[in-house]
Amino acid sequence: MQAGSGPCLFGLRPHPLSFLPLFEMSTSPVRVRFAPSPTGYLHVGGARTALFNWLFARREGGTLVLRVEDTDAARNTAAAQAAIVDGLRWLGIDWDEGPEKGGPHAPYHQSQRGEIYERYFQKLVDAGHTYVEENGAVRFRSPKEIIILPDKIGGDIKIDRTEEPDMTIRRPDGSFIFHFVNVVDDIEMEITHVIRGEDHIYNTGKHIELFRALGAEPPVYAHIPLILNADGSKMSKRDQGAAVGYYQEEGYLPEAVANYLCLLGWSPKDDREILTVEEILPLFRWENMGHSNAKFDLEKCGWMNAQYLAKLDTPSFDHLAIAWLLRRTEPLPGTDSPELVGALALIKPKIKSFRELAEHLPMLFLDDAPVSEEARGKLATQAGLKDRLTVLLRHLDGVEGGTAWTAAALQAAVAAAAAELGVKPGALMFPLRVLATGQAHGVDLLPALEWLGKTASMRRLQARLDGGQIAG
RNA sequence: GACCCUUUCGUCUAACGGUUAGGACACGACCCUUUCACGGUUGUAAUACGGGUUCGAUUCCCGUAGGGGUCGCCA
Repeated sequence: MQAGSGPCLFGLRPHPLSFLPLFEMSTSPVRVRFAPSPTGYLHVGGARTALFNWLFARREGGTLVLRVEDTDAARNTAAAQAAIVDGLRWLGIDWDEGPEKGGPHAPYHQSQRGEIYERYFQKLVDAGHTYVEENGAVRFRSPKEIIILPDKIGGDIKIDRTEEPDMTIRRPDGSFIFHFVNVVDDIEMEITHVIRGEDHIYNTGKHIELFRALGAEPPVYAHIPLILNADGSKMSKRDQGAAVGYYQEEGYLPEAVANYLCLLGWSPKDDREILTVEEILPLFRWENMGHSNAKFDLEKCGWMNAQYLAKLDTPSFDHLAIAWLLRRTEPLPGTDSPELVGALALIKPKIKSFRELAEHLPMLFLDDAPVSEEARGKLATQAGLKDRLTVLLRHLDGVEGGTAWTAAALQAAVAAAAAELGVKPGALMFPLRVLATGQAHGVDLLPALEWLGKTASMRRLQARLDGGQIAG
């Protein structure tokens, strides 16, 4: 292809899409893998690693393998594996070979690949690369060399193995160690590129020794910088947002989370931030990868989600919102109301994630939701408020019910009340909001009252006014 | 501690060796608005420090400091 430099001579230019490897979708030599160990939840760092592998595989028309590294029988759980698979799927990551999918290199659980490891282990033993400890553990005799790792992201990285002790590759109980099985599987599964976290750089020295001892060419490596907590420490399960499950539960859109994750350690090199995977794909190149760790900013991730939510069309939003509501073990008010869709239309432009439905629905559907501290506090200083609100309610009550009860009519009533009281209409709106919802923040107020209808609105407004919950 | 990687606004990041160092989140102000928001405009805010190389350094080199990673019979 033209490598995108310089203007093209139109007559000589190939078709704009001619560089796409359409016909070699399945014959691309590129094979990458994501290899989680099912000992816990799917970490955002792991999710990003998976995403980058996926992006690279798709961009190259290659193959993504999902391999479950479950050699530590004591720590593996089925629940963890389910959570990881579920999280990947949720993010839109699909694999070509692996669990639930099969493939030419099955099985894809290391716990089921014992025979293969045994075979490779024997090769190592026969070639004299190993020795046995007194307790039965087997170690690999390191050549003790300085290894230069040609990393796609970090450049040439020096790894001094001359002083390192020999690594154990097999425990006394016969089970194999991570380094060994990882390398054997990468050989067996014909992995061409290893894209993983920077925390593996030193392991790579060990791995390269193993590849060489087994007579195999090491893959191309790309070590990506890590994702850190807001305070600069390693993200742990205690940190909010560290697990992909958090975003599923909070009602984030996977596209938004994936987009945000891509921006940690990768950049389109221009000012764009909201990018679909289709837009990211052609720009996913090593030159566009960052070299330093990134701190995770949940606030910005939330902002991005709000952007995606806002772009959703109404049917999609309703569908997803309702799905989220139905997943809850504790139903929210209005969940099975026929008025729900109307409420969702009011709420849609206001929320960052579906989780916030839990704040909006009660104030829309409950007549007696308690008045919040904040709302009460903001009204406390307003003398004579109750009298003014009485006047306001009188005007509102003057509006016809039924189809005449519209936001526009209500606005006129508020204006009339304001005129009578000699105040600006705006001055009445906040107290009215508190009367209607008990909250200081929320959806567009007058449309909300229209949605509620006259009977319910007046009942609620009058009750809160009489209840004396606001402005004593 | 040793070794490796890394360092641009608080955070994520952009800038063929020549820019008033740009964008986004967050924060402040103003505008819009009947309220809460959205949005628009705008403001505060960065090249870690010290040496080189160069006419010229955020950019290349060295050192120092900070940060992160690794140093398992975990993965």
